[in-house]
Amino acid sequence: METEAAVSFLEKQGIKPSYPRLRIYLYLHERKNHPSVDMIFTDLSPEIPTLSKTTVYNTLNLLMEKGIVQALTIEEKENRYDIDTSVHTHFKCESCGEITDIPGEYTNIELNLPAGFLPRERQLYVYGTCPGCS
Amino acid sequence: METEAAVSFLEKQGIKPSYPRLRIYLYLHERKNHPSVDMIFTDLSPEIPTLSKTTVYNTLNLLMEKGIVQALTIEEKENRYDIDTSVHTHFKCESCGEITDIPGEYTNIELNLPAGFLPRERQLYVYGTCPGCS
DNA sequence: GTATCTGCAAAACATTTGCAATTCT
DNA sequence: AGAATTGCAAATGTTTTGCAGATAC
Repeated sequence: METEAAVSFLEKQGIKPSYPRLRIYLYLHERKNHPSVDMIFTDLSPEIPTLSKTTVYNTLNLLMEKGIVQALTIEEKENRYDIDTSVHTHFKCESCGEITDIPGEYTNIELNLPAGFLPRERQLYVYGTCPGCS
Repeated sequence: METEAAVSFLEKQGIKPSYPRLRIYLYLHERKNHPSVDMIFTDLSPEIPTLSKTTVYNTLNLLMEKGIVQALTIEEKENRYDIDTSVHTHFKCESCGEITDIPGEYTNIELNLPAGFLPRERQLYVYGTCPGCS
C-alpha cells in the first residue's frame, strides 16, 4: 500500500494521519505479521528515533476503537495486533513462535449455542507445528 | 469431589497433595468457574489465612505441567484456568464478564489446515451476551 | 536430617496514566 | 493562539524469581 492511499484511508476513518500513526498503520499493512507492541516499536525505532512505546500503544488503541485493527490473545503474556479483521483462524507455531493466518475456507465452524447466548465475535486459535518446523 | 478422591488423584499424578494444593485443586473442581489467580486467592484466603499468591501461581503452573489444568487467554489482561481439558468452547459475556463452558456438541469445527500445519491443540473463544444479560 | 514446599519481598514485564513539551493549523 | 499529539516518567497490574523459614517424610 502506498503512502497516499494510507493517508486518505486514515482521514476517511476520522484519524489524523500523523507521521507515527501513518508508519504504524503501514507497518501493520505491509508485514501482516501479528506483532506485539514491542515488535512494532523495535522495528520502527531505528527509522523513527523519537518514537515512543506510548505512541505505539496510543495508536493501536485508536485503531482498535475505529475497528481497523483487532487484538489477539493468542499469546499468554502480551497482546498481538491484526489489521485483518475478517473472519479467519490463527495458527501459532509452538516451535518458531510464528503466527499465521489461516483463511476462512480452511475452517468451517458451526455454532449452535444454547438458547440465549448471542455471539458477537469469535476467535479460533490453533497451536501446533508449522510447515517450516515440521 | 471428596477430599479422599482428590488426594489419591493428585498422588497418582505425582503431585504431593499439600494442603494448599489440595484446596486449590478442589476449588477448581467444585466451582468450575474459570478463575483468575486473584479470584482463587481472594476466595480461599479467608479459609487459608497463610495462603500466598505465589503458592497459587506455583500450584497452577504445576497442574499445567502435569496436563491437569489448561490456561485460557480469553481475557486480555489476565490468564484464566480451566480444569476441564476436554474439547469445548468458551463463551465470554461482555456484559457480566462470566465465562461459560459450551459443550462440544454445540460447536462443530472442521479444520482443514494447509499442508504442513500440524495442530496439537485449539481454543475457540466466543464473545457476546449470555442468557442472563440478554 | 534432608528434600520439598511455602510465602515474603523484590524483580521483571506489559499496559495505562498524568502531564509538560511539541507540533499542526 | 488553540487544539491535538507526542513522549517521558511514574503508576498499575500480572507473573516470575530469589531466598529464608517452615513443613514433611
